[in-house]
Amino acid sequence: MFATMNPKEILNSHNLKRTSCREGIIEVIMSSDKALSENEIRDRLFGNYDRTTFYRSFKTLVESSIVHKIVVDNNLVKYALDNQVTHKNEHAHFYCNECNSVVCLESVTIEKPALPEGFSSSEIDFVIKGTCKLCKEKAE
Amino acid sequence: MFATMNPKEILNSHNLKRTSCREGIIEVIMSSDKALSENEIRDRLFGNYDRTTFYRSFKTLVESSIVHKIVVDNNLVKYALDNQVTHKNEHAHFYCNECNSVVCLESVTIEKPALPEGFSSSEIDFVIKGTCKLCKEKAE
DNA sequence: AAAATATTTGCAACATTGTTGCATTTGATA
DNA sequence: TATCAAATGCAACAATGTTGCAAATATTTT
Repeated sequence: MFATMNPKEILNSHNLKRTSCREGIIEVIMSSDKALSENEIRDRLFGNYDRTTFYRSFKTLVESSIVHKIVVDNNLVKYALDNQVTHKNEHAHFYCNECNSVVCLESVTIEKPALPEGFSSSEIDFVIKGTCKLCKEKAE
Repeated sequence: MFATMNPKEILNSHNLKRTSCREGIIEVIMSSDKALSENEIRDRLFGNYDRTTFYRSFKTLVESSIVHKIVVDNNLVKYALDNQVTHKNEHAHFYCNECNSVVCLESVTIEKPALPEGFSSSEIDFVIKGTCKLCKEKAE
């Protein structure tokens, strides 16, 4: 879906105004193979935006399912594009304790587990923490 | 392991000083069938403790694996007893969107997924969000 | 192309949470 | 009971979450 679209088109297709902040955020996230934190995105962005604007932009983009939020810890949140072409509906995320990077593990799909009687699920958050390939190689 | 121990014994067995704050926190968590937030624990506690003390107490208890921290969202953290009798090493957690409660799903064990070549995992965070049994029944 | 409108932005302000240093108090131990 | 190491409370500050509102901007209508 998003694979061939640019930020403008993505915003249009969700009936969102094409503001430079939103376009910039999408652009930066698209160009990264890793999930990025709010600060990482700000640093890579051209314009300078108010914290509030950022806050609300993310809220909007998450609500529209353009990006998804990955909560690694209560004080570490990263964002990745919700690319419905490459991303399975439910996929796992990997957090590297060494380099603090987060990647979507497209290959690790999540099967809805059997819940106790009477429970129903709408969303699954799956974060695997450990050491990534690069950091392991460095350690050798 | 903890099932038959009281807070004092738990602290002793971990070589931690038995302070009233720590004992209280463990007591409150033990007496609840749900995971509790810092505020929920404070409200159920007798003594009045400084926020800093609370903060450091939780840190200590988590580091000693007496309680475990469940990060539902970046602004919703709950704590549960790390009862090694009933808790499998890796189990899933359930967050109810309606009543905001969190329970450990002992029955839902997590199988270590096959990671991409070169990755290794040390911890898995698995939070299932949805509607719990009670809230579903209420809705009918 | 300009005006009307609806939305977004930036600012100020404040709440909540995370965190540290340090003096005082407390728990464990000799 | 005295000693010592550790925990607590306080002050202070950083980071993040959140709202209201006036000014700026994007989109729609004329």
